[in-house]
Amino acid sequence: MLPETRTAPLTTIAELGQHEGQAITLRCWLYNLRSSGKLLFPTFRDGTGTVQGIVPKAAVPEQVFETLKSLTLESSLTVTGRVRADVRAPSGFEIDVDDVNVGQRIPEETPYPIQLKEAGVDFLMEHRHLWLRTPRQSAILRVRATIMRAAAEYFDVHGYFRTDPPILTPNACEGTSELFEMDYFGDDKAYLTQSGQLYIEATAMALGKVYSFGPTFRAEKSKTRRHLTEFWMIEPEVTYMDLDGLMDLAEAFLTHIVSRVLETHRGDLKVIGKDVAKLEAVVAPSKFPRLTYDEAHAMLLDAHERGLLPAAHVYGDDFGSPDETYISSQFEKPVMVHRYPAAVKAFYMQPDPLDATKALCVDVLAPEGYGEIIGGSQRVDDYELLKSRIEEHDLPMAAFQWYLDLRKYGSVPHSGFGMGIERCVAWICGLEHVRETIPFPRTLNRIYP
RNA sequence: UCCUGAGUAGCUCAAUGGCAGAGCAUUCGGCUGUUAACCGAAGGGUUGUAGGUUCGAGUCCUACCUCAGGAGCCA
Repeated sequence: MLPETRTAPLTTIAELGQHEGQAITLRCWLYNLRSSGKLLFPTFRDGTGTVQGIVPKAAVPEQVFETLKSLTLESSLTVTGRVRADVRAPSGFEIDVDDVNVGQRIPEETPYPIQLKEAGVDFLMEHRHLWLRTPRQSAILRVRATIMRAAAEYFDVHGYFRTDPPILTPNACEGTSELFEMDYFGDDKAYLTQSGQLYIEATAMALGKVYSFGPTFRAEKSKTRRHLTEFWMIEPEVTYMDLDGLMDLAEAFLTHIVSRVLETHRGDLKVIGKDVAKLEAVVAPSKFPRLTYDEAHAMLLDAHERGLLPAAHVYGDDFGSPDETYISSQFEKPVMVHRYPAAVKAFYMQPDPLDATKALCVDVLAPEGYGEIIGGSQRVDDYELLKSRIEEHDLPMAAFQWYLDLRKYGSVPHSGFGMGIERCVAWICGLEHVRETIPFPRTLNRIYP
């Protein structure tokens, strides 16, 4: 079945350091090929990294040299050779190639479309299925995988039960966002979920501490570097937790994720071009800054007076993107802004007992202008208040009967938040655009490939 | 939905209203330490689409299409 006849132990490029001086086998692709007369410098990639091989014409059989010399980029092959440390190599190691076995050779007539040189966004997105193979994109996906694992891991080890809400829903969860609508057996409409929050409030009442982790859909025609129409969200929901407890949770949660990334992805972060010091500052032993909405508002007014913001923030309004960018740029750590005016927030948020015009909510703004990565709140737990909120927001009461039931039968204070995975990945990796944070991004103008 | 910008070779981009060009990629040749290698040569075009102005349009005008950046909204 497999084409090669192995003569040396199989390993990966990431683990070459454990095989210095030894003969090894790599299953890989030809990433690049340079030559200097009777010397070939093929670069191999295998999904864990890249490494350069050296092939002197005099050191290998004629057939091996000629095969590699005329091999096309991204052709698949198996390489046997010896690992040698070399200061000239970016990764510290090179392969003295002994033999190669080509799996599939790409014909010259249909060369691999993605070049090592620069390419435009449209072209790369059109070839996303191949773009993923480049070192930078591969590194991002590896970091994403760790972020997702660390996020779930945090809740798993702290006694949370994963309870996944439905993806097909009968109505808008929050009554605000544009939803993707679909026919549901003729008589009914179904909508793709924009949040599992309302459902996990129910599972929290059953299990205490729960979380959900899955895809989320927004049909808003947002066209910015921060938006996808399909993205992944992880949402904890906890009974008997107030807003302060929720902020503590968000802080511990984010610190865990960043710590895990720093543990195992320093090489990837270097490939991506992220300044690791900025992540180390996040996990340094001090608290995340916490600002009330009023304090953040004052900060924005001051910035406007000093000419740092073009528009003066209007008290009572939500913060715009430039506002969030400014606030977050003032801190090295994620900043938590809490107690927004209730009027600009969702109907289910508990009013602040000290000021009923404010909601017990928190937005966590990532550093470096990445904007809101977490939004959460303490939920309304009083039946009558929630009912009147639903009426005030012109939401269909019938659709929310089950949600009201949660306040009818043994209601307790509870809180939760949602974190968008892609914005978190964009922040941790230092990316310009969330479209690079997910294997196949869905955006306003793109659903291919 | 609104504002702004861009569509020219497979890719990245040039081209006063006057012969359609370069680099990379591909092919051929050269080079024993290259790092997006380099040097020489060849092939490669319905200039997004449809109209219009002009002796002449890649270039000017109109409409449309596609994409990008931003706003609003959001994670």
